[in-house]
Amino acid sequence: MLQVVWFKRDLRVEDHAPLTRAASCGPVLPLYVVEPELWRQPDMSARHWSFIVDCLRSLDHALQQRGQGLVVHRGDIVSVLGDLHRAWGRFALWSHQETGNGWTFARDRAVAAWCRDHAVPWTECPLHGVQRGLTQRTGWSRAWEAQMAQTISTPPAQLPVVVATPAEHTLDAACAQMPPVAPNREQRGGRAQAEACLHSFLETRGRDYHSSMSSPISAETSCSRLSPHLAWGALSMREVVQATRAARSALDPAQCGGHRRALQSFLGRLHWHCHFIQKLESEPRLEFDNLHSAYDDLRPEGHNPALLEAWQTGRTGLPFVDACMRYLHNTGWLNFRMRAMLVAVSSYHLWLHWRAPALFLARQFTDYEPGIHYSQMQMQSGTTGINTPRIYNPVKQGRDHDPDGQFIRQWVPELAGIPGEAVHEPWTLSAALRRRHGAAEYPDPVVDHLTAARRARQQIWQVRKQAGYREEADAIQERHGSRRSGMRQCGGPSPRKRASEAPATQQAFDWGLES
DNA sequence: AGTGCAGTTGACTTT
DNA sequence: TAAAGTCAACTGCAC
Repeated sequence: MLQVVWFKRDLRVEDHAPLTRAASCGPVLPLYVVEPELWRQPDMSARHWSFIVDCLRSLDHALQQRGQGLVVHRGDIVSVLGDLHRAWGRFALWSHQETGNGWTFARDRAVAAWCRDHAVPWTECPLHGVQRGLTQRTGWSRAWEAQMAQTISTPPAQLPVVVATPAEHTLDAACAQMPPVAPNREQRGGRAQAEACLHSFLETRGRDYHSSMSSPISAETSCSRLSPHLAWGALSMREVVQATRAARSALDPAQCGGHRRALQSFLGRLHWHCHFIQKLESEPRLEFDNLHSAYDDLRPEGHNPALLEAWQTGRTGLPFVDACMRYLHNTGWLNFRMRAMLVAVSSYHLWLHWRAPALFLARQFTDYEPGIHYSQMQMQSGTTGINTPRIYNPVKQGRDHDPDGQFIRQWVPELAGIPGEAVHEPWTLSAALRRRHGAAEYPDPVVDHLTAARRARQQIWQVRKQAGYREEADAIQERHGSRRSGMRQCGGPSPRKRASEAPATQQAFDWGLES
């Protein structure tokens, strides 16, 4: 029987359990489907497609080398499956489980229904360390560990030729029908790029990971930059975890202690990556609804389009915020801390509901991963009920992470002529002085950030005092909180810790963040 | 040399 | 990987 392997966000042949298992059952038809309806969703953009095309070319090449190239269809997946069924008769379907947006969730249920109706067995293999059908969080880390420790599955060396790909089902044909992609400074996709990225990070770039990840200047090279490769599956999480552990243990603790700690800290983040995707897997509504209902009437959706526009276009008048936003426009990437700051500004200072900013950022991030994205949007907006609201001061962040203002001057050219400290707060200069420095075109701040932060803080803490708030928050903690932090909350006030007893690693710190 | 004091630092609390 | 506020200990300096 024909084995159809449906590639989605797992665009590789290495450590691809569905491909390996399917190949052991019969002749394989590797399938990718360009779904026009998916590309009409408000969280998808040409930036993603551009990266996916790189991945698909690389995947097609790897498959062709094995004998059977990728077959690309365009259309609704259920119709495509129907066409295949008519052409080939009954087949088996293989894929990875997908923790995607609401649209892909509904589409996968339609696929499951079609498979039932046509007696087509559909095997979905777990992706990353995410667990489907999870009923409780206890033991999650142990299960994640077991997933990561599994042997990496070897791709089949040969795939028997099933079909000479007809011209209308080649990758080039699919590309011709999708919008052209403007070249920019984005990362490129594909297996070779992914592997090079992984090795350069483990060997050299990640040496100062811990100290360099916070500033957008150093983060560009010191962060792993693996996120888009993981998001679209050019690398598996297991491959990255195992390679990192191997690289770490190859380092001499006496000579390379700092480097070892950096890689340990990175491993913590890989664990954390899956932890967040798990939240969306377990509770898909968090793409749309506040996790804690007490925040439902706080920030009406759709109000204040002018502020949304200023934030999206990098014209808030807050220099460091605008620099980060424009950098993101250009590169499709931003380090974690600056993403958090952008969201904090939209949610607290501009008091915008997180939905519209979430869709905008999803389109901007090459590495858009729905589970991480929506969990983070809610966390940084203070709507989860289980995280202390973190209201970033955009000027303080600029001073801390761009002390000389070089990042601001590079990405906000209107401010390039402003000397010294004033670049962080150009509104403190007179209009005449700003004009003399060539900054006449740069907008005044859309809000007074200190006043806005104070107001937001009051409103958020007001909500937290409401009757019944704590009960709902506890229930959310039970469903989604990491057990490590949950234990601490349940155990009553923790004994005061001295600095020397504080968590020694970034990993421990990260987990604390999720409490 | 000890005292007073303004300013700084750091740990901790509150929002 | 929040920020602001509080408080106590500390520091440097003038007298």
